Amino acid sequence: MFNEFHTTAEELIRHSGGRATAGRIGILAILLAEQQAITHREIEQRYPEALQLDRVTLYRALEWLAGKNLIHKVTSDDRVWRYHANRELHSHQHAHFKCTRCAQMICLSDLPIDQSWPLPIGYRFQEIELTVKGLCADCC
Amino acid sequence: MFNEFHTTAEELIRHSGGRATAGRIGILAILLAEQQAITHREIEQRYPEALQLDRVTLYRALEWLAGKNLIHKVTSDDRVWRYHANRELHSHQHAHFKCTRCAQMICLSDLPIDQSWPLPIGYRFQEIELTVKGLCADCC
DNA sequence: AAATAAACGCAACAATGTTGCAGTTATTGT
DNA sequence: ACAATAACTGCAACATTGTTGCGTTTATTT
Ligand SMILES: [Mn+2]
Ligand SMILES: [Mn+2]
Ligand SMILES: [Zn+2]
Ligand SMILES: [Zn+2]
Repeated sequence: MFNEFHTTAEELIRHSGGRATAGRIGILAILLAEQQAITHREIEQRYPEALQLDRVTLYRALEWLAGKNLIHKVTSDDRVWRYHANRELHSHQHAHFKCTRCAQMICLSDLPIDQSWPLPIGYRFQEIELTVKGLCADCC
Repeated sequence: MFNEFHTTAEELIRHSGGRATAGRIGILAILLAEQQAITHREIEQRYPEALQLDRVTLYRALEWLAGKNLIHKVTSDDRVWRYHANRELHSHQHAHFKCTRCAQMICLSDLPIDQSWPLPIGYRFQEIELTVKGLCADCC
């Protein structure tokens, strides 16, 4: 469980000025190793049983990592947050794809969408949230 | 509580080939009277206390109405479904706006977005879900 | 090694939605 | 108008996801 991702994770966390605890490092390492956005539950399953990690601690660590911009969380129609490591390659604003069959969720390319979406008078734009739904390659 | 919306609601329900129960009619009337998409809780509050309506029945009625395409439900980052009557004027695919301060949610115009979003090889497009976030006129 | 703020683990709670089942009711046919 | 019946309802119990309070532990600094 001590691979390249662990090392990177620890570096990133220390660089963010927070305590480098086993939980945070392990969690971020899991997210760095994953290409999809995964749920709290899925992170729990990937986390080695030997080292135990309370679910509340996991929730709090994810919140902390998101606050430090090391990960981002994605909303979904199944009422479950999914988390994904922030990579250089995708900007803050990007679309996501969700498979309607297996629920896998991946990040798509940056949003080529005009930031000034036509809103009613008096409304102020902040951000766009876009999810494309369909079938993934496995489920097609 | 017997206004124009009630009459319309009952007609729509009968036309859909389901039982015209007090609950369904009342619920649809509430949604027809509303311009925003509102939550289960908000519908409950608007429903006259005198006529009582169980929360489970409300959930089931909403599911039924959505299945009959008389209303649509919208996902949100607060893990709460919001419901809105289907009007002729907006197509099946349209964007929504959600105020990040008061959580009000309105329907925006039809999606001028290319239905063929660039997906990885082997992926199949089904639909797009787009929410613009910002401040509504009241909260600006 | 000691001091200390930060993080953790546990238990209890909250919010939203679902399921099973017995009882009720809207509709249909007579 | 009345009876038959499938559709609908109400209740209780449950499931899932996430949050809060608080006493204990730990990573970091001195
Ligand atoms: Mn992403
Ligand atoms: Mn809408
Ligand atoms: Zn899939
Ligand atoms: Zn607002």
